[in-house]
Amino acid sequence: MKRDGRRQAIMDFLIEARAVGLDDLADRFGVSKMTIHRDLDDLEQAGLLRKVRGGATIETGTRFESDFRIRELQDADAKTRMAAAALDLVEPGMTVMINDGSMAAVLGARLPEKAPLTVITNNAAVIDRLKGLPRMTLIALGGEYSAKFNGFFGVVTETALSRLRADLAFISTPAVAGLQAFHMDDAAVQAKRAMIGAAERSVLLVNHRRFGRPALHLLADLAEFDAIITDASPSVEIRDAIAGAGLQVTIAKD
Amino acid sequence: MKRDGRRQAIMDFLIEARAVGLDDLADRFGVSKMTIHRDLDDLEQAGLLRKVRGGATIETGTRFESDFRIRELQDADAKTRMAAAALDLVEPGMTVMINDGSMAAVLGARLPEKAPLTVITNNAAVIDRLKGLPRMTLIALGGEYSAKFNGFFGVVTETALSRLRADLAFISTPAVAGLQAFHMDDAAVQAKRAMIGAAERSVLLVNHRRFGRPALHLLADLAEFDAIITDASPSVEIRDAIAGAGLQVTIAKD
DNA sequence: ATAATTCAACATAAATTATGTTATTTTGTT
DNA sequence: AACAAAATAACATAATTTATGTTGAATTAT
Repeated sequence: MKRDGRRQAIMDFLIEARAVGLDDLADRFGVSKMTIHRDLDDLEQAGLLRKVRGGATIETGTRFESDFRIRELQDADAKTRMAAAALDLVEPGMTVMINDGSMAAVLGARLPEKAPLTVITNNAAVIDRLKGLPRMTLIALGGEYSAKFNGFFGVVTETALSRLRADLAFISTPAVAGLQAFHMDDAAVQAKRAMIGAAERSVLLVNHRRFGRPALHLLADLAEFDAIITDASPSVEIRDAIAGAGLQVTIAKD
Repeated sequence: MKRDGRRQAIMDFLIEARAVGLDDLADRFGVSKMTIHRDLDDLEQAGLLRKVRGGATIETGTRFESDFRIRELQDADAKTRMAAAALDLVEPGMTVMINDGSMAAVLGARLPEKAPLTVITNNAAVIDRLKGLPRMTLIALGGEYSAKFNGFFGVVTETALSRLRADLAFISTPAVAGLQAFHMDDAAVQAKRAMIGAAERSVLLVNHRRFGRPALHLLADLAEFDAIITDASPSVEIRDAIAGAGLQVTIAKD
């Protein structure tokens, strides 16, 4: 196992256990304590954990999600599958909006397959990935940079969106409860809402584990979306509730 | 001499000579032809030159400047000095605007030295460099990405600027003729003008070789700027003309 | 047709990065 | 204050990556 794999594994473990001892990690991976020290230093530097005497912790705090760099590491496979399903809705020549988040970044990275395309986004990862590519028109939304979400937000973003139109908006959400989508950050909600308003059709992307979890701010009713994409079937009750409301959920398979 | 130095030297030579032979380069740098092949392949990939049988060429075309990646390589030393001079005008706590261009990118990279700072920019290189840095508030302007200028332009950019204010705007220009600054691209002119309008004070950055060269679009009268920074003294007539108009030019020295 | 050039594939060298070891400093506990 | 555990710094070595060179086959221009 190489360095990055080990660091990923440290994070995976930490996300579950919330705290871990340094000796324990050195043992588990069969490397010296010094190497673990360096791993933890770098991960702390990246804002992924907090070093404490003898080990490291990750504070989940009141929010059930923290930094975007942690989320990047989670459920990569689910994201890949959902991105593929989302991509099926994109046709060459369209104008598509992509919001913030690592799910959206995975999708953004594959958009060139459907070129020519106009892409409107406040997602820094997507901007980086798409800029300069042939046959792709990239419109960045601007706004104040948020390191937490690796995107741009605020009045600048919303004003820009008020003047733009798209065929399709891909909106990701970390929480769905009942027949509504939620988000923990108000600025992100504003941007997402503005995107929904500026797009002909909107598609919601949500990990199946995020069903049944509310968050602070209401993002939108599920009925506002023209399609909902997830990676696996949510629990029966939730499925029934959604089906009862006449909404269609696409489950992305391999 | 290492790889990057050699490639830089190839570009330097090519910018002068417009064409060069492969054997010639292999000789000059004392490396194999295969290495030169690889250099030229990569430089061509980056859009910096065109490979032809037996060597490479660079077409200057009708415009006196081509792609931003070429400009990046030119006059690095002058840019460093001008950036240092510009930095003297920045105080912690300010809100500063930085426009597109490689000169501005060099300045942008050094802005963290004056943190805390709010930076407003449409320059992709500056955005990349500054995002996520502590004590730096980064406001990206958004707009349509231009690979040619490595920045964001258009109505989105200008609308954003119409709602923002800054203490100081750094504007770079590739051409000054008489007592006016020019630019070859209209979209860039619009963005720069909007920045000047949104800033308390504006500073013009111009390479001394760019005096006496007009370009298609008028950017602004020199009198609109509160300071003009260049890297070396322009010719006597030009200096006299500027001094005669009561304008102050700062020459950035080592 | 042939001579030069390009390209692909592999081998080697150089540089970079990751890891381990040891010694020293810092921190927490008593 | 004294001690033990942990963290850090400095250096050495190992592993990996990147750059370069060599060879030979494929391509191109004349």
